Amino acid sequence: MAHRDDSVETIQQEMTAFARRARASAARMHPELSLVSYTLLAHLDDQQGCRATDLAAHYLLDKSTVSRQIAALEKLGFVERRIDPDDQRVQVLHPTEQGAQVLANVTARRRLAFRERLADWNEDDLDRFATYLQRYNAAQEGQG
Amino acid sequence: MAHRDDSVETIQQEMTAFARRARASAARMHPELSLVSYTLLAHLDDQQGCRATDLAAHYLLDKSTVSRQIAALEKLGFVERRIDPDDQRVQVLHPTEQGAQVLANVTARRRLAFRERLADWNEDDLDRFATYLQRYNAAQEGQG
DNA sequence: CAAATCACGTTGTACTATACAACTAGCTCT
DNA sequence: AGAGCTAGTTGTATAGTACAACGTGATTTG
Repeated sequence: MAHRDDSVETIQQEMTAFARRARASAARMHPELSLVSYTLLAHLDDQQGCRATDLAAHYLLDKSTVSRQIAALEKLGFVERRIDPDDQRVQVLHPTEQGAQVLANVTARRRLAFRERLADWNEDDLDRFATYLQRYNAAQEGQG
Repeated sequence: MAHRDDSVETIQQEMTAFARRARASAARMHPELSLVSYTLLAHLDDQQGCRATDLAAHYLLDKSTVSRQIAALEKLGFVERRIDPDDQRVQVLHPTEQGAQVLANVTARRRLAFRERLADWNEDDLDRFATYLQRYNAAQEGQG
């Protein structure tokens, strides 16, 4: 059991260290799109549009937070709202042309950065690491 | 190369997803000590005391940020300052009794949470995951 | 040695992300 | 038609952060 606990301890420490740095480093890398804006916009792109409520549920954010984030993205011209004709309350959110463009740029740069960081990993290790992360995060869904 | 890129993409997505959630979930789990306060206090404990400047350098934070974090921790009675007799400018920071106690509590609860989340992983997987995270983070040191 | 420079930390100011509560407006169901 | 639910906004407050300006003590240098 000792070894097991050591591994858990390390995982805890490393995940914590990573989380601590992520936001600031994302901000430095992509001043034009914060980590949160990025993930929201990416989700819209990925889902082909969705509601603010869906974003809030998916990212465990308050609806007011999402409302303001979306307002900011709209002001930047990266997101547009389409009122659902069947329910006037609902705004279906979509990336604009420009939003999709910026998203693609940031995504490309992020991918490049990750690729560089992982350049000296062999394929098996990459594959396993990816699988572990998915497994770890999947277990978190729904409760942090 | 296709498979390789898929893995990199997944790693990027999963790390991003994790980072997005970490702060909020830490705050929910440990309202008495934020993720940042926790890591600063843990570093002091681990290093047997250090300077504000060292914390700033290590965590890539502005010195003003560290100054305020430490002021808050001091106000809570979790940290004390000891002026370096050889250099009056320098304050060597240490956890107090109470700070060490709170730190130990939070650490124990964090450890427990991680242990539960990873309960159904076998030892080899845990070990490899821990190693991968260390390797990944080590490559980041010094530049986000 | 005196002046310039550097290092450490604090304070003023501003901004972002966030939550919670109160609210408006639209939908649903009895 | 009225009660209650849902979607989203706005007011208010807080935490974390950066940058710039500053004070003070240490170091270097002309």
